Amino acid sequence: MEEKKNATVVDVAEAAGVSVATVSRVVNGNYPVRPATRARVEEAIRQLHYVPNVQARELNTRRSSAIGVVVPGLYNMFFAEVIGGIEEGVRSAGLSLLLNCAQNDPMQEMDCVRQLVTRNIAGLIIISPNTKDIDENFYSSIARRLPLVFINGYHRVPGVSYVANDEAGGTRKALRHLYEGGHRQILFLCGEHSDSYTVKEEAYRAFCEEYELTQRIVNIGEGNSVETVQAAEKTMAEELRREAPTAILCCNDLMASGALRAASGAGLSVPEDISIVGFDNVLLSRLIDPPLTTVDQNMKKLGLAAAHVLCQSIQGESVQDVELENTLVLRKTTAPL
Amino acid sequence: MEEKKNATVVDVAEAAGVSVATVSRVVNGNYPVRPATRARVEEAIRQLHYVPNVQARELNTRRSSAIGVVVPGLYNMFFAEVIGGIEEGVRSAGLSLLLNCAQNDPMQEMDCVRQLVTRNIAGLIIISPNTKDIDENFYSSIARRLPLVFINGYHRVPGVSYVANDEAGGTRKALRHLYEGGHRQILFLCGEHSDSYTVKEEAYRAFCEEYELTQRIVNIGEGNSVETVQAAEKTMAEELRREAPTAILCCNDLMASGALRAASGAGLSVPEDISIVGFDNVLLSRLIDPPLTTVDQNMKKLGLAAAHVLCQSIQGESVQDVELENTLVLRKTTAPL
DNA sequence: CTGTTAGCGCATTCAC
DNA sequence: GTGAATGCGCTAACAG
Repeated sequence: MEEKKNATVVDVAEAAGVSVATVSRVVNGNYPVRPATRARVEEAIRQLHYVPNVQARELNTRRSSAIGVVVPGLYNMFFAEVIGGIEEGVRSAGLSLLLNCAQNDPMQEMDCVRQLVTRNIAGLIIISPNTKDIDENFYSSIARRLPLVFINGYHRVPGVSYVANDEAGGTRKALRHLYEGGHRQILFLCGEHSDSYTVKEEAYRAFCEEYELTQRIVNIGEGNSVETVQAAEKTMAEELRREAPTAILCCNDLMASGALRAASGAGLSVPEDISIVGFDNVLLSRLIDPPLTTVDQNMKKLGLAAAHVLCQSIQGESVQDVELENTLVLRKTTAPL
Repeated sequence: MEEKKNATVVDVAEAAGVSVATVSRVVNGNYPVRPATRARVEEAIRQLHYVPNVQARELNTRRSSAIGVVVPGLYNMFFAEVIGGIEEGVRSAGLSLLLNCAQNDPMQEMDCVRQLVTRNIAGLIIISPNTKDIDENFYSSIARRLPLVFINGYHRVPGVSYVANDEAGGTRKALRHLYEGGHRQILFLCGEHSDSYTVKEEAYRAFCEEYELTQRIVNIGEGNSVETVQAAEKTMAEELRREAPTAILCCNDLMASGALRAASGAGLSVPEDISIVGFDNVLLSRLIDPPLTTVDQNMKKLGLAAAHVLCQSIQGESVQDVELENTLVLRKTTAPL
């Protein structure tokens, strides 16, 4: 690999017969420059394939044009779709996106954040932060350094902005739908290491108490990995053998897909024998058979909103938290008893 | 937001009563420092919450610790899974990952690359580059500036490293499987704007000529978007109405999923009336009904390999292209005639 | 082992 | 409008 040293402002200045200051001015277009000289500089830039050095510029201006995004993993399309929204919003604002995957591990989540902060990013978005398993002060100290946005995060941390779905509300909608269909034995299927599960679980408990239903909560462990569907299927197969409920509410569509398979495996037909509701409304939910009744989580909107809030916050503007409504998407996995 | 000016080496040096050089040395651990002074410096770092400024360091060393990844989009899990592999490989090497989505658009693909190059990245990975629609010289001029790796790219560009599946081989395996099952009317379902489709199409044409089969190629347009499944379903519905083949080979699992739905919609049962083969082996392919026979594309391996090749290349080591074998995963959507 | 110093490439005063 | 000079925070010689 040949060491083609990149051209600098100095080279351009020499080639154009002007000073470095002038080059800087035409590059940034923030000060008046005589058209003739501007043309000369632009020509020199083209000749030399000059590309401004971001590190130097950012060192000088003490700004950064990159933001960080930390995500538990990419095996659940939920995250991919949210990232898609963030990327779109952020790139159109001229910022770049540094992506880190925490592999569903709170410790790695912290590592990712630290690595990102070291990179001197302008702001940070955490998708489904695992604040339960992370030291209280960790995120608040981060938020003191730079704008921080949580997507679907529930543990309130001072200085952090929140962009979220009303997941508790979504949970209630799903439960009410089942309840109105006559279901009284509703199993709640969740995973570990995500505040989202906790929020939904609390909504489930509250609903059960209000309507005097027996609570039955099953945890499959990791809820966003490659093995999630299998794990959900295996766990639910055992549960169904023990005693089948009339309905299952799942914390995401991956789990729901597993539950669906477990039901088929147990000889139960969906929705005749048992109803199943998912959460997220990822592409998958439309494609499995029967298509899944699920709670839509506005992934794209979530990403765009988070990008918007972060950009505002970076520009020093005051921002407001945003809460989107979850809507129940009725498909073919639920029916009245 | 309060302007807490970050501590610098100078601050740390003062606090610890040493020189900036010493601070730099304990931070980087590349020169011997007396334990006692090291302790003092580390204490000062902790007190001041000192975090080294990456821009300054990279400006000075003329290195960069970020790499870029350009991907057509995130709606096809293929890309998400490849990115997962890259992220893992790259982060363990201490590098950060800048992600850009080209929205399945060659022009945006070029824009993304330009934006990334401006950021002075250490290297660049392009997943499924759209070299057909991009100026010949574009990528070769990029490759002159920095290490460039194509994942599943087929247009040879000097200076670029290649990490790819043998997709032509995979296509042949799939076709042979169908042929041996007695299929003679095999429809080829592809999309546009991806060299991957072209490679597979050529393999299909060659196979058909060799075995004297009638060629039937259907293009659904965009093959990696949210609407891909629908588009495939719609297009195939029309095709099936016209004349049903005995088998369909699809360029990815999304299309295959759409084809499957079209078949059901047309009253054809799979695999009894018609066989369908996908490509990629994304999670989805296992979850739809019936589970899809497909060609595995080693997404995780692909990502890890690309990260490895890029890291080597960045360190100035010579690298070799890698080609992984596609394997046919037999599930329930194919059967002998 | 440790301190002093000279840039890295650029934006920005301040003169002219 | 334009040029000269300064410093952003850090690393890497070079001296001691």
